[in-house]
Amino acid sequence: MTEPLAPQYNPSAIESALYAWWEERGLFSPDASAPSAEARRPYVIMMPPPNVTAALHMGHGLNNTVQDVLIRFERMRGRQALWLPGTDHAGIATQNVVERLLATEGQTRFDLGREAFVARVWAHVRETGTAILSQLRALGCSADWSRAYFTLDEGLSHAVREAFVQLHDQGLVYRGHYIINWCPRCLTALSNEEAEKEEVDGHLWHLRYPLARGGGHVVVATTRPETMLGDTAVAVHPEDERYRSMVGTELRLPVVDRLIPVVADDAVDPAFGSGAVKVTPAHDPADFEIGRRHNLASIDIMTPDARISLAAPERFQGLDRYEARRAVVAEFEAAGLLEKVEPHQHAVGHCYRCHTVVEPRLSDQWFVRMAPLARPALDAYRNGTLQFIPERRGDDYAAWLEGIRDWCISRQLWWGHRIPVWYCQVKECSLTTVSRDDLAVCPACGGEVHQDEDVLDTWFSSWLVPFSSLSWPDHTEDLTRFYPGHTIVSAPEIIFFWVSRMIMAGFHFMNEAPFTSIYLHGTVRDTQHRKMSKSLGNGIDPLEVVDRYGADALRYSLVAGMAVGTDVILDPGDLEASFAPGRNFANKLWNAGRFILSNLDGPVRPLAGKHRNVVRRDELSLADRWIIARCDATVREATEAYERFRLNEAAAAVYRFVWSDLADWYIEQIKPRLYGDQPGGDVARAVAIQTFDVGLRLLHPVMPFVTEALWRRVPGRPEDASISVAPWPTADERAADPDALRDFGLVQELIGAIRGIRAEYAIQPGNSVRAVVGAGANTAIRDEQPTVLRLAKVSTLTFGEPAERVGGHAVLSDGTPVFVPLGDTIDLGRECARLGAEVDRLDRLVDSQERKLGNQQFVSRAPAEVVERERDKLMSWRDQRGVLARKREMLGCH
RNA sequence: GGGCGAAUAGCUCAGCUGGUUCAGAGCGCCUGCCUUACACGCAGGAUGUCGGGGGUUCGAAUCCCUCUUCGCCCACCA
Repeated sequence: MTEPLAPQYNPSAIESALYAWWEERGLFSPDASAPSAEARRPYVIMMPPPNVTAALHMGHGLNNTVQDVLIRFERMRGRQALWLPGTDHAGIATQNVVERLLATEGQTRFDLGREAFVARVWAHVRETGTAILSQLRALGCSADWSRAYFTLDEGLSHAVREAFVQLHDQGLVYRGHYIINWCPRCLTALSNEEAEKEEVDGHLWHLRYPLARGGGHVVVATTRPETMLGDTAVAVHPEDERYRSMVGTELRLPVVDRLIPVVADDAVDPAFGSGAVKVTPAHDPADFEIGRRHNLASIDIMTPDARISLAAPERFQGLDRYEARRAVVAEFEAAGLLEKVEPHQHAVGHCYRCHTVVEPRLSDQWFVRMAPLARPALDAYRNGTLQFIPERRGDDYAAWLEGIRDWCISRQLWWGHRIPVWYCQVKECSLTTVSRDDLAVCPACGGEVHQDEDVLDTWFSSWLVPFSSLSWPDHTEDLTRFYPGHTIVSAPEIIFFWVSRMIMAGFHFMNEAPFTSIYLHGTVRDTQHRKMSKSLGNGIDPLEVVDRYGADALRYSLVAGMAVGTDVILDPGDLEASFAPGRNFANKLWNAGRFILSNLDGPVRPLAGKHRNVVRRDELSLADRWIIARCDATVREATEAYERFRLNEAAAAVYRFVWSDLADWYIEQIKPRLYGDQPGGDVARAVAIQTFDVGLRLLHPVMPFVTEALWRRVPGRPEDASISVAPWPTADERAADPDALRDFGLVQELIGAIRGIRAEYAIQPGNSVRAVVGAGANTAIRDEQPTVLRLAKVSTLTFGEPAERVGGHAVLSDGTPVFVPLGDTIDLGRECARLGAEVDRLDRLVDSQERKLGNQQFVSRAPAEVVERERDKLMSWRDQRGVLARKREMLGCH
């Protein structure tokens, strides 16, 4: 730790070593049995488990950065902090990945058979399974890898079975014959949430169905003409006069030549189309209900891969659904039964994994009855137990719960948790057994049993994670200590898949919500506001960014570019533009630290506490007091911002403090003291290192690596101390120092005024000027002369009336005149114009201010405090204007 | 069809409870500087009808209405 620090911060040289050191020390693995002194419960975040085949993308980067900032913040605040990571077996997604791999070998999963295929998937995920967790380490994520789980682990499988059996015993899991969303490519059922509705431009075909007794027809409209092959009725509204006489009669279904009844049903909207609806119970959920009410037959005209089945006329059999659509329409047209075709926009479900258009399909599936589970989850929201950030997301949550439908949990896949249900193969017995343990024989008759072929929806294991990852149903110390957690960090599109369901499972199985704060961040998009995605090729690889700019730069850029609930826009074509600010800031910290550390000599005097060598208040210069006050204000601002999940504001507050205040002003101003030109070097060192230390700690949640690297080098630190468990800075009433803020502000103004004049008249940087300020100048300016001399490149600063008149003039906000003599070199016209513009600006301010204060309404209605402030402003502007106007007269400007 | 959000500098965005950051930050741009922490830097500078229109108010980027344009979520009118 004593090697000299390079002038340029090189993240890749230190990040991985620091991370390894953190992990070795177990800093992120809280001990469930350790006595916890603090009254508050531990702070727990469940990491959204990435898919086992996933590679880190920017969405993970954002999601996990937010979580890491929060967990590091709370850890430093002294709470036991557990961030529990895991990976998800991701049923469909993973099965698809491996199927694609097989396809490159010219094979399908059916060639391998179930057992060999599952073995193949296991082999694959054993390779890819923890890759993403290592990638998260590169981001600096302080998760507890020792507790990492996989949703197909033995423990979690145990929990899944327990949950299934309990729900079944409570009558909340049932098997039923219903219309579900079916993906004809993945060959499985999907839940409603997994069928993504998308607006598509389609058509509305108006078809004529002739009356069976002859003499006319009924027109029905459909967006899927091919389904007419399975029609078993036409429905009309019972009150619809147009069709009243027809109800109970029969129509001759064209193409298939079948007689179907006209039925009356309330579900029909008489105002839409012709007011008559074709009814296909096997292929439409609404039609299915109508069919049930009227005892209609269901004719399944499609195979699992969405081809026309044997139930349809032979000439259609085997046709793809879209080919069949064309063929059906063609026959209607040929028969003169196609009334018209209209363009029609409607929402069509797409498989969320392969984007194939889903087909409503009638089949036997397992469902969870959701209404009873939703009730406590909804109550918790209404009574304020759950806090959504941003708040409006709570409305989405509540609306979804209010309209909740039963959850189809069976999937016709091979990769996942097999449904724990066994069917007795003995005809006379045929017992169905739901069991926690594998069944060898029928418990009733001892006959052969066969396990349900299907697996469970991936999300059925995910929704248990807040307690299954802590060994539930076993009552371990982990479960007792770390359930419930506090915050979940997710993307809005995951609310229904995961967040709401975890809350429901939490209430149902644990009697308590698994977390109370729900932080929903935005989406990472490119500059055209398109979601970053592999298919669009507009993604940014977070690891490449880490490689080039460091994890801290990546994290800072993500955090700084994101207000609560807004998207993060990054430019894939210009990484520099997106990540340079973070890189630059890391480098700034590095160099500020380098400077401060290299100037320390000997022990640092403490700023507070009962020490013999404590820095006394009367030893502090104005600048010392000022930076201490700014530091204190920053502690308040940043802490509050973190608490309110306003991470961008926390980052901005520390950025301002470190860069603008500490580096640009304080460090520059104490240089003479450090170099021995001025007394008080020991105080300056003490103030610099201790305020810098506070800055490092405030920033550590966002930029863990560079802050750790610097913090560890502060002399007197124990070898094994880590900033990640250093105490969070506390604000101190006594440090708030409004006088220092005001007075040093004037010094800054003075320096700015002189610099402005120097720049205006192109004074060579090497040349010093003289400066004269009004005799009545704030005493702070006298006291801080060395600062002014140095930072404004002034050789002498005098007080009183200047002997000369020609030069640059300015005025401070308290009315103090400033004069920089520039001799004959100055262009008088230029100075007159410069001052004139300034006087004009003040004129306008004074004018509007006078109008405001002349307004009786304002004076009487606005709070006295506000009026007082406005009066002060007016006086100050008048003073400034007066001073400058006199200068103009003196110079003979017109 | 219902609900929600956004529009502020060339770009990406802050601006919370109307008046103490009130018109801001970073990037980019212009000028001058390799000043012994940092050129990934320092100093100075330019750039805005706060999307349009109405309203409430003593006072509006901020609250209300409306229009326009984008975006998101939900939805069994076939």
